[in-house]
Amino acid sequence: MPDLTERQRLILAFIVRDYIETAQPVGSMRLVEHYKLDLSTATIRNEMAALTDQGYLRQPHTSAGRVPTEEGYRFFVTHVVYKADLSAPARDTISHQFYQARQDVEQWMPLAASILAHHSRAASIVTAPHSERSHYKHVELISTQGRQVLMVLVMTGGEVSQQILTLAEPVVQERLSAAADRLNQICLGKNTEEMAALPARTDALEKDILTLVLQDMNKGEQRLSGDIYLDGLTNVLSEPEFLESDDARRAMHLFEERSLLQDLLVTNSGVGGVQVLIGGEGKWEELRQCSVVLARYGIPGLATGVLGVLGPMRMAYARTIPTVRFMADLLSDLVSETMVGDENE
Amino acid sequence: MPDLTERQRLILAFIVRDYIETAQPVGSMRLVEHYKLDLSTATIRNEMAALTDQGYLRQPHTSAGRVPTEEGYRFFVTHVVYKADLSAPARDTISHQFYQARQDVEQWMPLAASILAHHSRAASIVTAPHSERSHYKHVELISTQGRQVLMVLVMTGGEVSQQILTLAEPVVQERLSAAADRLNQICLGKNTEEMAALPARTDALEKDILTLVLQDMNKGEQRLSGDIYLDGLTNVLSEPEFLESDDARRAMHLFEERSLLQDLLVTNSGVGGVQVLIGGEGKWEELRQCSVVLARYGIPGLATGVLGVLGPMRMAYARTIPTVRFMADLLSDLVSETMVGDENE
DNA sequence: TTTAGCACTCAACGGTCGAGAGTGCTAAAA
DNA sequence: TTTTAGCACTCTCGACCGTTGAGTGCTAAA
Repeated sequence: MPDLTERQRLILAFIVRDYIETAQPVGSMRLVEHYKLDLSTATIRNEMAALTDQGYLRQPHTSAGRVPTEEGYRFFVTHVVYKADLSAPARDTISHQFYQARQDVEQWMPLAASILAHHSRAASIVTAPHSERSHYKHVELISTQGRQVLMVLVMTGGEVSQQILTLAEPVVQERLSAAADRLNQICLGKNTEEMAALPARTDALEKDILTLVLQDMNKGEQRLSGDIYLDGLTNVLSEPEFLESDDARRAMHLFEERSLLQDLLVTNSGVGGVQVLIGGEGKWEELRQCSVVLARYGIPGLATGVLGVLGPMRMAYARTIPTVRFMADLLSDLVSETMVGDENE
Repeated sequence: MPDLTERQRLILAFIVRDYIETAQPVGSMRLVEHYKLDLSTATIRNEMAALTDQGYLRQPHTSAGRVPTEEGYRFFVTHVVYKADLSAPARDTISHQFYQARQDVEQWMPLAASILAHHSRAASIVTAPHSERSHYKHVELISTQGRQVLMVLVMTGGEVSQQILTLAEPVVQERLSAAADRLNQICLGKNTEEMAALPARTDALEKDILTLVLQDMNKGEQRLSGDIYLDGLTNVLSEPEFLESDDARRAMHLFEERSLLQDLLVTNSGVGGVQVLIGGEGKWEELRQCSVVLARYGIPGLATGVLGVLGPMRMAYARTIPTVRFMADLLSDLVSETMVGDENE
């Protein structure tokens, strides 16, 4: 495929860059003037014709300039901007913003989404880190009304889940606390398998609660990802390509239909690499006009999450890809700092 | 203001209804045919002229039908649909959907948002119930790495908050657990004032943690509302009035800028009533084309939240208002069931 | 291999025109 | 006094131009 001459690559890169910036088809004239090429427009036209033949460019209509095809964007991403690093000032800004909220665990994910959205000027997606294997830390039982009990379950690593239990008969707070205490002693640090292997409890209340705890932990493990945080949806809506068509609406729909979003996120495999989906890659009809930049972060096997950016195909890859990579590293560090305790239990 | 004849009220109601349904200006002809009025088009025209003079209707242009003004919608809302009840089947559907997820506390708010969005076919907003006064239930300290400690704080009522603490020096898990145990004994059921009045702890670690717990509880009390859940944003985007203009984008922006959303939500005062903001009521520039139906739910003084719907001014009030009212009652019940335990502590 | 020159194509813009919808007014009918 | 038929009037909307200008592809010369 890279049967492109050096000059063709250069021209292609210029065209993609210019189109990303202006959203206007770029013509031979503009290219020569703007990028000070030492060639005539006619020569450029010949090269552009060649690039069009090879599928990297297309013309919206006969007398218009050229626009990159998906293939064109793909070339740009893989050969031009993929390995670029984020600029030092940008790195500092992001680190700083993040450092501010270091304490406040509940703000990590929304903040990550917000930063991503702002720096990429597109919509962002972040899933909370999710472990395939949870270890019991603590359960709290809070009597509310009659047979209703609120259960708060904390895992090592700090995930918290809440549930309402309905018991067979009313139980006073004292008995609940006592039952919770005993379970906390027995189960501390155990995973679901180890807990399932525990000898059955003699006390009926404890037995019931243990069953429910196990159920809850299993449900958590079976989910594919943590909670999903979104931000910057309006950034996408204001892009010119979405002004008239309803493609934006369809892309937004993907965001609201969490099950679809799940699908999209699980395609992204290993920690470390940044994956770029251009125009839905044939698989995602709703994303025909969009591109998605995704990365997985965290510690494989222990706890990972996904973060990424969704924008028009004409998105600023040169800024977005390094930002996504940097944010993934940042969150990976955060996860490893928070999770290390797990192994020592 | 209601210097309107019975017939004028009827005609106004028909026009609002028709316009809500079709999004087309409604003319005298259509009115007579569609609603089988025993009058000629000329009579209707006279009445419509009167309604226009009084500010309830307007004409997009000379040769078009009439469209309700904000005043027109307001009349419709207060005099026609305000006290309407939700149909029994709709009530059953919603109750049923809610019952399915009764156990899963974390699903309550997203589910409420989703149900609201679906039934009103517009965008929904739900805030988690929020107490002005939190009572301590339990703290959990989880050592992670070096001087970093993850604190999980549970209030009676089941609110959970997480924070990362950085201690002056590394502390082993055993000491952390012991400190947490002691604090749990001392603070159980106390509110911030009572905890602040406690004699200072001799142990430095316990003292530090108590300070941080208090900080966290205060921060929680000072917030104006709980977490905000949104759904159905695409419903609004697909309304015809937003096809071309960028008013939709501006309304969406309000949704993303949480601080603006807060402003909007706190205007809503007491539990029980449904409040309808039409066209931003002069206060909300971004909502000039939109209407918002809001209600506060919960137990005043103990824990309340807000839920509502945002849609085009042309929204289906007749369905939306009863739905919002019903959902508010439903969530109020839920809160009172979960929170009753508080008073007994 | 590059470039100047030129004919060609096509979207975009602006103006005109007729059709149709819906009105307001007037004068007659109830 | 209220309702209605009749009619002239206004304004949007879509269709149908011709013009303009950007940008091309091709050809033949440098």
